[in-house]
Amino acid sequence: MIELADRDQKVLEAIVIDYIESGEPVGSRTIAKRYGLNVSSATIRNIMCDLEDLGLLLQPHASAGRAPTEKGLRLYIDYLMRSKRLAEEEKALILQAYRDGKKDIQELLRRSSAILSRFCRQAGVVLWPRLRLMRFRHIELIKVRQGQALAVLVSESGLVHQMMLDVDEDITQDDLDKYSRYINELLLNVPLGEVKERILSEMQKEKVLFDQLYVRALDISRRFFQSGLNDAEVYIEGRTNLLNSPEFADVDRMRRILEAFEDKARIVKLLDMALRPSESVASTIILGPESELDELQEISLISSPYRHGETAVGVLGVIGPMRMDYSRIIPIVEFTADLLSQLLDEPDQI
Amino acid sequence: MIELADRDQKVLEAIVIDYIESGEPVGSRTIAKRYGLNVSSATIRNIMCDLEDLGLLLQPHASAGRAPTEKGLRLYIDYLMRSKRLAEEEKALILQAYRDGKKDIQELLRRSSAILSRFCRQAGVVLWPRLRLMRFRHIELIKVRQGQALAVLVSESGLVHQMMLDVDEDITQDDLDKYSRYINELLLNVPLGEVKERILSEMQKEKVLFDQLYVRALDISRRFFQSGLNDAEVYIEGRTNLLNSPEFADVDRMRRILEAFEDKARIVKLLDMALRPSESVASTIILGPESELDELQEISLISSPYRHGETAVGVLGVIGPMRMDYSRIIPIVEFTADLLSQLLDEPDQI
DNA sequence: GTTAGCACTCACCCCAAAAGAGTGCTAAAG
DNA sequence: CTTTAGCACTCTTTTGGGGTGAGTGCTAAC
Repeated sequence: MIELADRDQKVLEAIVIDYIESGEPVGSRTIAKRYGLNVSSATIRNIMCDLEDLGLLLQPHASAGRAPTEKGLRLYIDYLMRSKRLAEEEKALILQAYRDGKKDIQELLRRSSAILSRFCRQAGVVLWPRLRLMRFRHIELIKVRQGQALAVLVSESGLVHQMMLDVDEDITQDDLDKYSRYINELLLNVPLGEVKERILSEMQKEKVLFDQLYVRALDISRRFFQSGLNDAEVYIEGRTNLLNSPEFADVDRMRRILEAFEDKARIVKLLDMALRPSESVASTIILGPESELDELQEISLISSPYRHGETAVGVLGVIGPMRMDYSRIIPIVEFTADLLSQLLDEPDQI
Repeated sequence: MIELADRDQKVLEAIVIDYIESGEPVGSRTIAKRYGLNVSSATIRNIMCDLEDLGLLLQPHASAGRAPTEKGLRLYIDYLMRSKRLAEEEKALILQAYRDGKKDIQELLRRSSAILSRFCRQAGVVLWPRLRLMRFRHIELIKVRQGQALAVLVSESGLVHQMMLDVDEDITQDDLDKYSRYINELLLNVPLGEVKERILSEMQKEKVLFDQLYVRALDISRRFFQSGLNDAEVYIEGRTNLLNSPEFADVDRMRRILEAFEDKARIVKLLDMALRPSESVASTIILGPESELDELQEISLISSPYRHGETAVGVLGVIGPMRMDYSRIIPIVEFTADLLSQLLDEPDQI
């Protein structure tokens, strides 16, 4: 990374802080006056010029102040920023928001997203737990009509997932009950990611090979687990908070952003990027251009993985303009991720 | 309703049609030239003046043309408009959109909403079927942890509904299995709206009164059905289509509208209004001010109930600006409602 | 009852001028 | 060699006025 003289760092920091607050390019006088550096504006100007040469600042036009570039923001976030401590009252408020209301997992996830959006005043996002990281708890096969059955899967943590399956015309509910009893026993507590192999290996066994019931049961569940575990759901609440940022006051830009949100697959992709490297890290920040998704150039994600047991199973966070109050939002996101993790494990402790 | 002379009707109709197309107040010359009424613009002006006195038209400012008021639109919709027939190719396209993809009900509902938004170029909305109008099919009780169980309800049509329940600490999964077996037998095919009474009457019975198992099972299910059936879910797709309407080009107005969408409860309320009178009617149109919801003043809903069996169980539609091409959208909404009804009953016919 | 004609009203566009913010450069001071 | 004051310059934003065009209301004639 770029090495900066102490004073240059201070200037960059001041510019970023001011820019985050005001949303407008910052002039040299402002910095000189307000950030106690004890140098004249002319000196600041010289430094600014250097920082611009390094690609950390940008001048929208010749007679404007400077705004940080993505690179400048990145440097600030990685090396200069000090996260604020989250106020105890704020913690209490968040806790309270979790306490009242229903407790099933889906609702918990949605509520997390609402909480994030409310406390950070941006859009809150929560990616469903990766099903493949959860453990099998129960499957129920219900005949809905001739040739079609509904499969309802419940994970050990209480997550419900459903899917319609084509089955043979002559299968009865009784058959399905037998199938599910067998499967439930076979797969209890198996991580859903390993279910497929378990089924395949079971299919090799003697006792199975010649028993219609086993064969059919395994076939159905194989089809279920083949296609059922892929779709990732994501909850997005508080999109309209984005409308409050002056940088999106322009209708056209606004539309582009909101359209990006309509297509959840894109947001999933973004959150996926955040989940991957995060096993060990408390939070990941992706600035627009880093995402390499054209439609998300102008926004940024602050995210944190949440765990079930020991493993990070999903990710939640906040989406907003690149200009966000990172030092305030990061602790909120991390705290929320921690809370959600606890709630998944032992909801009564909260 | 107001009685209008034949020619006056024609003028009103022309104004509405032109306004719907252009989005701008219409002048007298335009009407005289383009709509073959064979009178001069001065005559049109006189008529316009009369219509304005009746509260059917409105002049945004002294030197502008006239736009229809809500009252004018209403009159047009109720008495003057002739719905276009839906082109066969368009029908085929909609059908196709239903054909490919998954088939579970939730997905079907969401897809309906997406289809509506795509073909009408507005926001598509689908209200979940009223659970109380569906029939009981299956319930599964799954112990998730000490003192808490997940109840998963499946309706006869394959709709899945879940809820977390507090249960006694000492209850085992075995107990829960017994409970659900009993409940499943008791309630099979009972309309969910009548389940509560059924449970209460069952509780009176001799054989039940003195059997812990029955008592506990009924107690659990009573609690489930008490609070579980109320929440109405709604799918809204294609909100960003609203951004294309020039009437929402203003950022502030836009924000207000989108904020109204964030709070789903409000949309549910709106759709509920449309569901009530609709048993016999093919479609209901609610213009903004008629909704009496402050935040929805500027938008309007075109909706149609969908059925399961004989009863209207839910409602779907399109939300857009008051200025919509009603004659085109109404048939699309009705067609989609019909299709969804068929899909709920016998998906293979499609 | 209908129409032509005319004066009048606004909204909108365009342009020029003024104001303001902030820079880069230079020369002098430390 | 670094820092600073001073100044000319650049570019955006705001303001205001004149011109244009769409559309009306009213009146008088048909």
